[in-house]
Amino acid sequence: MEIRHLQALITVAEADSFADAAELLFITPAAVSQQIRQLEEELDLQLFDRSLRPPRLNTMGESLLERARKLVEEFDDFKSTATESTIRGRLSIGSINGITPSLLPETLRSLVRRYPQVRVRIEEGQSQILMRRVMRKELDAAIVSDVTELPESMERIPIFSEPLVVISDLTKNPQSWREALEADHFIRLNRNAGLGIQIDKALKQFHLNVDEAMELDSTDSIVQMTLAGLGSGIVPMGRVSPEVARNLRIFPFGEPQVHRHVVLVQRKGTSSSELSQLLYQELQSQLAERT
Amino acid sequence: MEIRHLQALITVAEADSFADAAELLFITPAAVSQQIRQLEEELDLQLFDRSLRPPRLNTMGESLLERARKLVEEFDDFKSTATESTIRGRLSIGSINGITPSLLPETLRSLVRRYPQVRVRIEEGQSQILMRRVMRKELDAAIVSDVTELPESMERIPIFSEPLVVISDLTKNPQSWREALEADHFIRLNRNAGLGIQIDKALKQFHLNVDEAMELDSTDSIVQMTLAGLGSGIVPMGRVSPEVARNLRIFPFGEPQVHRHVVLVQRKGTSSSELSQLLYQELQSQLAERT
DNA sequence: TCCATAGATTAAGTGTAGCTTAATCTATCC
DNA sequence: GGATAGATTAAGCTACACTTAATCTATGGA
Repeated sequence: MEIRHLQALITVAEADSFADAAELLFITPAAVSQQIRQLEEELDLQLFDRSLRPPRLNTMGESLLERARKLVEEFDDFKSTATESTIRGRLSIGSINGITPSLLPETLRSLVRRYPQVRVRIEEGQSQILMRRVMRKELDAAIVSDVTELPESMERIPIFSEPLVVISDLTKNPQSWREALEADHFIRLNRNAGLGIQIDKALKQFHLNVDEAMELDSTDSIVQMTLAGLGSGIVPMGRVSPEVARNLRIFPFGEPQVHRHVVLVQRKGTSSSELSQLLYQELQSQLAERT
Repeated sequence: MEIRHLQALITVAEADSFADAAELLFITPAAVSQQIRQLEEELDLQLFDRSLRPPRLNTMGESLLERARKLVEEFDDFKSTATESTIRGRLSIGSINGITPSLLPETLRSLVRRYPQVRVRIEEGQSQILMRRVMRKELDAAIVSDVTELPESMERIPIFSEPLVVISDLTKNPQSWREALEADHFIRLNRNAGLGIQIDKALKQFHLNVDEAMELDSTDSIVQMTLAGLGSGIVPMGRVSPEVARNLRIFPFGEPQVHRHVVLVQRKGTSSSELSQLLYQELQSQLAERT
């Protein structure tokens, strides 16, 4: 049994359902169910009345809930105060693979130059996992792609949006984005990357029949594969440099064109929210410079 | 970061060294080092003065230690009181694979018959892992094989000992246990099972040169393999039934003969120690009946 | 009363975290 | 100035947390 189990209990209690709690925690309902079961097994007592369909906390559960809340709160306190007592201003941020090298280095450099007492740690990963870590207070904020629905307790600040494009190599000669996608093999982005999910949805929405030939982890590799003539793909416009663009056929993806939205996500009322505010400003001025 | 990390911190502080803490926690020094490093990384502060050889807690570490202690204590409280508030008398015990089916069913049956309010949960596994779980208060006690050195905070109660024997099949005709082992392939027990380690040590001590042909997880499978003529092995006497014994050559292992000791292990001053006391008594009377 | 649906559970599969092993490094002690 | 004990690091492996997919079970509507 670990803190995570108590957090699950608390979240389920607040969400009034396993499914909703799962969404809040950025895991699947099955995972929540398992965590609660483990908790019940280790304590050897029923916490929920399973005869009701969204299982409801029973008396035992209610009474434990209070104590669990207190414990988790103290635990969180421990983490935050331990950190803040030393270095004033410390920021752990997550960032999805791909945009880190293009966006963050300059931003952080100027942030640190302007506020030398601020220390930053970056962690890369996939949107969903980063979100989970923000929720668990393991990160202060995360730069993620296109979170469809955000729990009440979190907020999102848009950073930038870029259009998605269909790319295919010069040997083919499609007349439209549809044809480019349907007439060739399709090179798709990993289906558990945020952007990969978004593209999936869009494809369904447009009723496209694609022949999935490959599944890759990064947009850059998709560009490379397309260049090599192995199929067509969908990537954010920004990922295609001008030189590369000359060797590809490029169509806007979707009608109207689909965009990926890169946002900064954080918990509401984070104690370090002033800091992520600074980060956000820095990001903005950084982006302004580029255009 | 989870409770486990704070437990590591506390243990290191108490043991005054990573290595000793590792022993107390039943994990390797490397694992302790990693846990502490993770803690330091997540909090982003140094907790130890690494310029000293057994690294010593620095001021920061000292001050956190207090809070960590409090937190872990409350966490443990949560577990134990949550449990005890409902069913008076609950016992979670671990038991090494192999002896569970032979020893526990009868014992627990009569224990429960005598004290119907007592509830028992059994968990199987390897000695080392069970020990770890006892240490982490995830189990009240464990029936394990031959723990060489036990930390100060735990105690051991012998249950029974049985001699180890060398077995080989009837087609061979060795004149001694040495010959039985050295002239044939050797079928060894998994090297991370408690008994496997003990046998290893004994082999070294006797300067035996064996030709390890197989590594198996259970003593029963070793007996089966030997019957099939695939090599010789070392098993506890009790694992060889009379019928099977007729089809094997059996020698006492070692001079003097090596014994495996099965013991009940628990933390000192466990609140449920009265319960494991009951269990122990039951085990004893059970064993008495058998002889 | 029965079916349809939403939501929880379970079993099986997968990936990653956490541990181990082995090699390397570094204080302390003789 | 080695030699040793103990910590760290890297690589490998195992166990576990989470996912996926299938199943089960309350509730709400016809």
